[in-house]
Amino acid sequence: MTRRMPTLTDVARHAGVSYATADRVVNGRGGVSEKSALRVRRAVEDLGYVRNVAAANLSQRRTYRFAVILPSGPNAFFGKVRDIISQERRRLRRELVDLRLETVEAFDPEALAAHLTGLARDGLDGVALVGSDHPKVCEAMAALRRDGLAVVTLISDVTDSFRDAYVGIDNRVAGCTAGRLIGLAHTGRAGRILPIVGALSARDHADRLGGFRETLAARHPGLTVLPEIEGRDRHERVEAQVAEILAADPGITAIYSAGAGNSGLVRVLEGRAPAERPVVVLHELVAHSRRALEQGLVDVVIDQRPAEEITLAIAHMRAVADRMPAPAAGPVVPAIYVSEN
Amino acid sequence: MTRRMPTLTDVARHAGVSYATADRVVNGRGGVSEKSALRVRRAVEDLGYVRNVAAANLSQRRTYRFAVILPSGPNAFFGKVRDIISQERRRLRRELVDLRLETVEAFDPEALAAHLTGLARDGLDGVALVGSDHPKVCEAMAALRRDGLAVVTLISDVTDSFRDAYVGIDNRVAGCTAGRLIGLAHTGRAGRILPIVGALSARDHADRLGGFRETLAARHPGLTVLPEIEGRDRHERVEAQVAEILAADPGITAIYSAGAGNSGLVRVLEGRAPAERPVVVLHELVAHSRRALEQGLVDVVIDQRPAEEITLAIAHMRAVADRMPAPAAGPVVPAIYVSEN
DNA sequence: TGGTTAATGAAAGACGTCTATCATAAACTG
DNA sequence: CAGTTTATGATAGACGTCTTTCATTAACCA
Repeated sequence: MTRRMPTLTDVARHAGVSYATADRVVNGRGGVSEKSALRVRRAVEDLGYVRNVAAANLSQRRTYRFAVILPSGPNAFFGKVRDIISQERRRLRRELVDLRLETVEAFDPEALAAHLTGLARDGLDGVALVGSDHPKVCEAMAALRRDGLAVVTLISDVTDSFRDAYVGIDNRVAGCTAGRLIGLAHTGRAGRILPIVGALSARDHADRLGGFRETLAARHPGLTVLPEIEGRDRHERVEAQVAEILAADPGITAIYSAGAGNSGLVRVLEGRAPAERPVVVLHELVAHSRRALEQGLVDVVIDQRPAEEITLAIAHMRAVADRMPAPAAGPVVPAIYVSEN
Repeated sequence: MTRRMPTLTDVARHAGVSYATADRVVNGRGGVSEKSALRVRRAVEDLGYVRNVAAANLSQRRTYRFAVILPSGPNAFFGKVRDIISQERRRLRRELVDLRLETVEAFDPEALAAHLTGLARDGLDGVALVGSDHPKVCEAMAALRRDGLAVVTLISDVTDSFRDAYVGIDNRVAGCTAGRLIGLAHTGRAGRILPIVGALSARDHADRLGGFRETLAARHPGLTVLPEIEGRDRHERVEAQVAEILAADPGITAIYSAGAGNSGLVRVLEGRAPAERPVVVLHELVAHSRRALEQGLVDVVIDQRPAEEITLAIAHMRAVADRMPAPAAGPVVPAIYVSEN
């Protein structure tokens, strides 16, 4: 019934070589004639051999050493990610995963690149970082991969060829979703919509805004989308700009915030009567956005579920370290929260 | 730096007993004096010993044998689940998981109970099934657990004490979310809303409808929620009833379908002009609901992501089989799809 | 032909757990 | 006190992989 999985000994026998030779081939140790190597590879194919990672790890008492690099600063979302990581540490340790958390200045690709280059490589197996399309960062990532490290982009992606996997939501689609929800809230009426981003130079923000605009233009031609605000993810800056624009343009019926710094936005909303509050959609469920949701200041929160992202990022780095195919799971699907969580 | 995890040998030494005795204690083989057992348990505590599951499985060449029991019939959602399972089979095998798929008549708790009781117990380690609160089913589940099997409810839950874990969305909250979205679509206008379920006797459907009604009553008092239709998840039945009601009551502005059989609903909608189509929210992304979404016949689909549920169910059954704490992940968060996926 | 190099085989020990067996010691029974 | 339980210790082998060492054989060059 449950037939035994083939072992490397089976492969060796089937190829007509010794265990040692088969081992040399599958672990690329060299010193094997092309003829033997070929026979071993064919035997692997024929038997459908996959190495038993558990046994391999056991034999070497292996531990996986991964680093996660996050932007520093008071950003509530990344604070939450940091919390998640420190909570997971224990559980991870018994799965042989040793996770290191490091930080670099936010919105500073040069610093990130420098950090990557200077990474203590002491036995590190993989790195997860918030992607940036800056050429220096890409080059640093490529260098890491050449050294055999797994490189996973988190939350914001880069060009495919520089990383092993991207773990995060499809930001364009998330923007589209926000657009549709705001469109839905305007069923049978017109409106003026204000978009907010942190910085258009951040790919995730730009993608969201792009999807948002596109959807509204295509499916809700009756709605006007105003030029976006760049809030640099700073709440005081967001607050000031939103307050100003809302005062100047009382006809605004909806706000979509694709970036962070939303506590500033919430403060502006707090000052307004419930009836004349615009429909608000924003990203990331953190302490203050959850409160705003419960108080009815905000209508929808699109959350990218950082806990799952961390888990997935680790799974990907592990797959690379194990020389195994990537885990099946596709892109992360964001959760949509309304006041009932 | 990365200090070694304590092994059972360490525990034995720390407790001042032999390896054999320590092993007898942690694996409950009996024949150990209470005094020694106590010392071993204390040593386990002190050192924070957790057995190395990989090594244990290796030593026994263990494979996990699980069964998933699904309702039979043409229901598109469960068809999708079946597809997912057969696709995952290969990947699972190399993780030592042998998954068996079985079916029983839908909406027939007696048949389910009988099936559970008659399950070939040959080395089965766990069972996942769509929960039912029927007393006979509960009794059968309890019997399985007494025999040491892991029992996981899928999609629809039962009373806590009869299962090891529930894997699925919080159906009440999903209903609330549907309510909020439909509420959002009525910003600034009144409306009449038609709810559809498969059967109120199915706990998941009842929960969804409850959350839905509650949210609309609490937060959108201006909207009228009509009495629900019971469609028994049969598309021809849903089609007939919806067509009839829509003809009799042209003032219906929204439909929430908490159950299956939605291809019937879609057929009714196809016959209507886009402008006078009600707002539609329904559950489960399958071939026909995806098409309806793309064609603009439906506004929102709430999907419980069956692929992730299967993965999680397996993780839970495995944790029980391994005598390990349950995986961290909380309840499954549904994905909300609009026409852009 | 002797000497070097390259390719291969054989085998042992480690990783941590489980199972099994056998020997010893201690605690009971009558 | 002999005889039986009961508790404990010691140890060996298996699981599949990795690493390492040593011996053997074949192929090459000068």
